[in-house]
Amino acid sequence: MSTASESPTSESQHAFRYSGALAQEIELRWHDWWDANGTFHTPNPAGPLGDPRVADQPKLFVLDMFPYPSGAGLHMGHPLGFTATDIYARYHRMTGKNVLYTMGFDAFGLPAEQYAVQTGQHPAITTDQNIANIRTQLRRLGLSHDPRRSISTTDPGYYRWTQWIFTQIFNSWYDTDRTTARPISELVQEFAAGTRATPDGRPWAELSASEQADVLDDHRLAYISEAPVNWCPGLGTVVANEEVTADGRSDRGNFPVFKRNMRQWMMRITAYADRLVDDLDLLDWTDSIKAMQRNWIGRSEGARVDFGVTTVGGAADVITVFTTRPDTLFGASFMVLAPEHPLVDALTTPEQAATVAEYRRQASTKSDVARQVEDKTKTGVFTGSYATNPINGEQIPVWIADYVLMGYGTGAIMAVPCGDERDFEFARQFGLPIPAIQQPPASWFAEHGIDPTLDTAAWPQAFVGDAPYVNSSNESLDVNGISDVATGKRRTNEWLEANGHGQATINYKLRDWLFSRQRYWGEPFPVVYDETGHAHTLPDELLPLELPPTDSFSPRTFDPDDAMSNPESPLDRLTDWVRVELDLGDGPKRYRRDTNVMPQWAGSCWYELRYCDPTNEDAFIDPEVERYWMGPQPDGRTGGVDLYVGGVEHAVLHLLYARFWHKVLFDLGHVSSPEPYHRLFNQGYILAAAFQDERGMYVDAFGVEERDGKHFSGGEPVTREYGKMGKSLKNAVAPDEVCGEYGADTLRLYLMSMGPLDASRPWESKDVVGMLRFLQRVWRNLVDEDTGALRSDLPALDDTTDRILHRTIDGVRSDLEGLRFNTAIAKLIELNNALTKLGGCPREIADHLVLMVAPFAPHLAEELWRKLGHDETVTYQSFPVADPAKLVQDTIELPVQINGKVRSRITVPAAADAAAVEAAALADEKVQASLAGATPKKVVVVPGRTVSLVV
RNA sequence: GCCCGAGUGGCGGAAUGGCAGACGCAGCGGACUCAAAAUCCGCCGAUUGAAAGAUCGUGUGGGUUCGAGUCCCACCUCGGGCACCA
Repeated sequence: MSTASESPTSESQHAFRYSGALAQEIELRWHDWWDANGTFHTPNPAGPLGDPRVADQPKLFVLDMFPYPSGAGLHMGHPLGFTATDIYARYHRMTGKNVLYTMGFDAFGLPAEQYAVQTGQHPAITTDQNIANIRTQLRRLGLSHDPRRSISTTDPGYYRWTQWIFTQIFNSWYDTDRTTARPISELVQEFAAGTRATPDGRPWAELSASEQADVLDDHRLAYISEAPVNWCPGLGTVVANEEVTADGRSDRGNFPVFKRNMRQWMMRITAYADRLVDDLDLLDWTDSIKAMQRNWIGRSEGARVDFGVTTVGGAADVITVFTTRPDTLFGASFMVLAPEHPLVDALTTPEQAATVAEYRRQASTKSDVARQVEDKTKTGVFTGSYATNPINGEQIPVWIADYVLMGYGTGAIMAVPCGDERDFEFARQFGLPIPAIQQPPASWFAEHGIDPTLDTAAWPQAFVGDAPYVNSSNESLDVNGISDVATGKRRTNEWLEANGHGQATINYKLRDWLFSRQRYWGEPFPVVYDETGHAHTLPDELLPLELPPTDSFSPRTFDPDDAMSNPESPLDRLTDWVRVELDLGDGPKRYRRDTNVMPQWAGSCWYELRYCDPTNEDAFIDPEVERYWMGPQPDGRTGGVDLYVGGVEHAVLHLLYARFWHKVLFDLGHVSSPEPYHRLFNQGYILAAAFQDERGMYVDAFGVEERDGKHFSGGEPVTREYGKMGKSLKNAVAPDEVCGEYGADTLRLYLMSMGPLDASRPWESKDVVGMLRFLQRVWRNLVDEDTGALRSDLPALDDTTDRILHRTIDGVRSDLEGLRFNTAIAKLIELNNALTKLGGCPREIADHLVLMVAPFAPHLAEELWRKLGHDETVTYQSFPVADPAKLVQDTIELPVQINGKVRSRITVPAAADAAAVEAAALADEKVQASLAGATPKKVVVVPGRTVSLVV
């Protein structure tokens, strides 16, 4: 009779071999135990989850980016980040930290609503189902979340506070003098007291109630504006700048987006532009993420300059431009306005009217993107009018061209063709003058193969950089000869301000945040409008304003290309809900509700705060709890989450919005740290091989065969590429499948061992078994595979093994501190391989081994911990500490280099001084042979490292 | 075009300026077995050599250094972000 063959994953002849099946059995058992014992409940310093014992315990807040509960469940990218944070959290529990670690769901948003529209099932139902499903999957991974702190943004108990924060933002204004947000009531006081002038100078009391409301609305951090917004007919809603891709489409759904003037809610994030840039310096984030945020905010320092013009009607007016190069004002030889600039009509002469009208018509039919992408050949037309260059009085022509964008700066530029490549091209295209105002260095001319000249007709392109100014003086300003741009700018700015022609200023690419969506599945705005159309926020006692139930939750969507369609929010249809009678302090009156909902980003702007105090019904967070988990730290860190792990795709969306909200809450005194996320770590993507057939269609990656390095699917040749694992590339491996075959502990180990956390890495199913084998060996080194009991034949501890143990403890600790999980695992494997060679794990160090494995493979560790005779969970055991005495070696082997090549190795006492090491090296046989009698000219001894001889 | 980041065996990857390739996968050899699987032991960059060894080797070309995968300069390739931003 033949015996069944055995693979590492399958059941074996050994009843207690650590197979996938046994792992599974162990893991499910421990999930129940952890739940039943509340193992991961984390106490607060106060409140319902409070426990006075935590007061003197150091805290650690570990956070994963808020997952969206997709109907497809978890993909492999989730366990990658989640395992990393779980290991970190578990490790730090073992170092005595009080660790806050949980997970909730960012459950509002378009996908749930789109799914609901397809199926006709209310999004609340599908959302709840999806969350339940994902909770099951998370549990399967053995993540040590405090389940009491899990929240969903769609829970009225949560969005009650999202709405409350909105009212805080609405009822605030930004004081640019104090650079802080303040309650709007203080602005009213300043206006009323006359310490702050009203916009038109009239005393505050003389303004009508409606005029007062208008003034306040102009200051609020959340405000309604009629402005160009991104209208996406295919989604039936407007979207934020950050949600529009580089090719002008919605990042959700990939529909065309059009610029339209619409009345929408905005958040005055631009007020915080400076602080959002400057405070990046406080954060432990990667340079690349910081660079992306700086780039998006796009701070540029320059000046506003006024150019006088006379309109066709004869009136005097000014064109204000923004420039980063005020120093080049002497070289401004024409001006260019955006086609939409409000002064274009007034400046267009009758002769040019038809040309200008035609150009503007063409420009208006092109989207922003088409204007930028189509081709870079400059187009434009002359208005017929001239402006006066304030610095030299010259009359310069005013053109319009679509390379000038209305959305940036003032929508008008001064063109300095000799110093700006775009202006240079435009001038060449239309034969406009290019006066030289800098003397480029000889090297610049040499580079372009021409002789030095100030005749720009010979120049192939504009010169940008530091070089002495020429032709740059008037009666009261002379920058000629100055050769650095910084000084030139400073001098010119001083002149502009002294003569009233402009002033130094800072401009940003960042726009205010478009905050309303014409959808159903989001937080309703806690806002009503009175009969004059002014907005009022609902008082606290009327929160939450719950999303009204309806079967008609689908927004009206349009032909994706129908730019002129208009949004219709689903809430508009609920007239009984929209019309409401309320007493807001001045007697019952009729009001109209706001029918927009907030964007999905709202709920994720503050969720980490709610994790701290999830059950608080009196406040969004208790101040004492907030200070404990989020406050500034004794070591000087400014506070916030201690470790935040997630994908890089949120670099300018969530991370910018959340920082903004947090700063408003900070300014208003609701939180104690200026930043929400102190240390940010961006995980890489899980990639996987994907295969395309000859038509370019993706084929199921799991049906592909490899023969002689070529790949075939159903006999047909296919081409291989690597891409982000997912449904669209037909190459997704579900975490559940891997747990089922190998167990969660093996999956966790594999994900962590693939490489550094921040690198993207290709998934290789065949490699997973390596980590099962490792765990299997750990098990076998302690457990009798036939009885399941602790082995009775464990070897005695020897000195060598003891030293390896302590070296491993030391290395694993420092690797975990640095999030180097891959090398930590390698060190554990080395230790375990040494134990295997020894014939098992000596009982004296078994506890150490199990405790070190615990953060990585917690289920296996719990099981072994029991077998070692302990009753408690491993969770709060102390992580082993290396004995420094066992880290030092008695003797060490050093390489000896001769002229940079390793020629020999010598063994010397670890404590040997340089002279002794040198003597030992020179005495070495091979060294002597290599030297062949020569005397080294130089000897470099690096203690503990190397000996280097130079002959 | 501009700004980040990365290029190391067949593959994933490791290496405070100091012995390149830890650890895992794959492969090769051996032990055990009637046999296979599993397990355990060993080998595993290239060229050369019977072997000891020698020479070369971290995208390319220069440089700094006693010594460079690591630092500097230039370039090439790939990935990410921004892109007529005045």
